[in-house]
Amino acid sequence: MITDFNKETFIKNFEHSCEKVQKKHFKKNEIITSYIAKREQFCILLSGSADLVRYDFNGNKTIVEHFSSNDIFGEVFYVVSTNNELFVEAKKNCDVLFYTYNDIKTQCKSNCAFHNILSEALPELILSKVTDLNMRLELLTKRSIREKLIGYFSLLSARSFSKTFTLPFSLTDLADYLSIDRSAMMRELKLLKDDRIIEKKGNTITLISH
Amino acid sequence: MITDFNKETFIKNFEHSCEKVQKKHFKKNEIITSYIAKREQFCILLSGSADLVRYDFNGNKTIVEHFSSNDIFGEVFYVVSTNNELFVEAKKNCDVLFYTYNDIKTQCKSNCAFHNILSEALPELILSKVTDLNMRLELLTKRSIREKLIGYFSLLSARSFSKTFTLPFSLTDLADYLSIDRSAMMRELKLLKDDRIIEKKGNTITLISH
DNA sequence: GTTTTTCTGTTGCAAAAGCAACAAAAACTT
DNA sequence: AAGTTTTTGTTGCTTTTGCAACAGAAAAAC
Repeated sequence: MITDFNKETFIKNFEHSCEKVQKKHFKKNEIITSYIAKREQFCILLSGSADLVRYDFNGNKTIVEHFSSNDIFGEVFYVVSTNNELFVEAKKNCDVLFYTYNDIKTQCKSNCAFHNILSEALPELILSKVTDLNMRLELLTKRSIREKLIGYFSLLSARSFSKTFTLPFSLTDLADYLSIDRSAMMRELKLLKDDRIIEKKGNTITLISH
Repeated sequence: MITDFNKETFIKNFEHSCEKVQKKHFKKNEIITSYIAKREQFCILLSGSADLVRYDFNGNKTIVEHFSSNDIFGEVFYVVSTNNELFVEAKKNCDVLFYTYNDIKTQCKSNCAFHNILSEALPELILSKVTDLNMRLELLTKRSIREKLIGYFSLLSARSFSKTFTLPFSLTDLADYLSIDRSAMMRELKLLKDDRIIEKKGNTITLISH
């Protein structure tokens, strides 16, 4: 990656350095924000976890993105062409920082450190979002449930530097994330176990190498 | 969109204003570049059309992105986590400008107009890429071939401000773009015609409103 | 202008995935 | 600690999708 910018350090140090920033708390299942073009909202999740979700007219839910601590989100990153509204739902209790995109571009009057650094880091932040999107895209272009599962598990395995890892959400949500039917996914998980490609204890998966 | 930056005008005016920029010509079916992390390549397609493609180990081809005049691409926008290499293939004869990402960030010595404007416009350029990716994601999360087709056709219809439009590539390529089997797609296209949801003459489609 | 290649259109059959429904387990509530 | 809700696991059946194969049309190459 091109970035030498450290999100965690930055957020901790500068979180309170600008008066334009708003910090809000959300309880589980509350809606943090919805994506509407022109709101130009830019958010950082300080703690908790949240999902960006969309419901189509058939009632199918899609988890577009899953956020955990220090992830950034906002409609700035998702200029919408769609009819279906997008929501960010708190999965656990969350603390969230809110800005608007214009604040970032035009700096604030006080010319604070927060805005200076953030505006400089913005291209990298957005690029890291592009990377995530591309990984997601790669999963979704896979042709079978089996390939999607293995692809996603490989990703989690690589990220955690371990053959064993825990899913960041429930199996029900995993199906919505991979855009597949839950029961069909459960069936495939069983086949993957039978074929000794994975081991599974609850939401903890181990990829078996051959 | 946030951008008041006009790609076309910019490219035409400043294309020759920096000596670091390289312009190359490619014939149909030639490989323009491959995506390898750390190359930090940044390209602008001046003329022609090209596809970003990936082949998985089963031989399935995926058209990850389709580029036409003035589109930008490069591995900067696709930081790879994958085993499968990605190629940009010329579909027609192409003219392409090449830079590296660092050149853009750090400016060139001569401090030319090209680099000044490009580095300033970079966040917008990247954001427009994010928008494209999100639209693609929305198509791929659709659960059936029919929904994918209708979704894609609606998009093309909106873009061309018309119920009638021509596909930017062949039906064979469309299947690879939507990650579906070609013959199954052809069958569904026929059903869409039978149900009077679309009309189709070759690669020209009309969405019928009800 | 003829040959070669690619693309379109179609079909029967096989495999995969979705749907619906339910019971058991686990996780939250109060 | 009991009751409620959510999640997991499973299955029979139906629908959708993929695969393979081929013929005709169109486009590209020579």
